[in-house]
Amino acid sequence: MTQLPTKRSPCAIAYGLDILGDRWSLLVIRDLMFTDRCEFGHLLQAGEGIATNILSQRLERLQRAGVITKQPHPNHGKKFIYRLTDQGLKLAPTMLEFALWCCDTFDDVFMPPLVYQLARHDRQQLLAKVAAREPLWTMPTAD
Amino acid sequence: MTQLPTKRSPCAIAYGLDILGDRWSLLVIRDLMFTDRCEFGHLLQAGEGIATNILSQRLERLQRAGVITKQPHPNHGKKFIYRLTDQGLKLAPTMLEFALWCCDTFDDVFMPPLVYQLARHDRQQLLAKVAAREPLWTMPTAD
DNA sequence: AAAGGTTAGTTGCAAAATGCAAGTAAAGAA
DNA sequence: TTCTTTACTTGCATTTTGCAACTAACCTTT
Repeated sequence: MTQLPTKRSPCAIAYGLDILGDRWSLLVIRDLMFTDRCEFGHLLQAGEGIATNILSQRLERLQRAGVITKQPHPNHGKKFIYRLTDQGLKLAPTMLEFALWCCDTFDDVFMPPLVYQLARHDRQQLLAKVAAREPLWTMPTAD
Repeated sequence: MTQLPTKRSPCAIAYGLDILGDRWSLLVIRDLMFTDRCEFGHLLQAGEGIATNILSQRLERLQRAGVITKQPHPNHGKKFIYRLTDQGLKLAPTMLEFALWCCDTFDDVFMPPLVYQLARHDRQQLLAKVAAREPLWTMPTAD
């Protein structure tokens, strides 16, 4: 269905943007990386209001790019579990730097204080937690 | 004209993506950050084929977001010079991490070897060069 | 000073991506 | 067996993008 894009230039960043350069993909990765959200429905309700067809498409593309995997839920036949691959986990430094930059740059934006503190003062520990797939915060649910 | 987006959520990353989350913005920032390209025409010919209207729009949005500035060219009445602001320069760690990740993740993508080596082995020096606005590579021109 | 080329855009329109709401098929629960 | 949940897909309106042509101001050349 969804194809990986063909390269518009040899530039690494340009190709990365063809995979991740949109308003939603990094939010999906944020959830998979820092929270315990890992099912379709959880990702849907992460608070920003992504549409089901877009989420579906993004998950597919990230999968094809080798950033996430999709596995059947162990005890629920219709559900799937989405997880970052090892490559996907390696996006942690990028995500961290970007989140910090956004926090420092824009007014009235939020980042969980614990994550902010760790990112600023003990980055190694934060990266270790991500690598260990330890959720660092729970997103507010849109009940 | 172009407005900054209203927040879809309090999340710092989500808001950052509303500014930078597309296929072109980070390429403009790449050029301003790592090369000596700083005029409209230079950015146009950076190799990926951005359209003039899109470039125009992106420059406008980045400006409004405080990431870049637009100044009249000192000795050429029609030209302008685009530069990263201090906030814009602070995107360097994010750009670096992202570029490295792309290089390590995708096949057949390119990053200037000098930049790759520095990024891997002497990040401080690389960041210092960026902060000093020292161009690190010249993009191939589409003659 | 006139003519022609550069430069940095804008405009109009077609194509693609996105957003929204409704529909669906399979599984699980009652 | 019926109802609910879950993970989508589909259809359609809206928005964004991409392409090509156009323009206005400045610069260069003669």
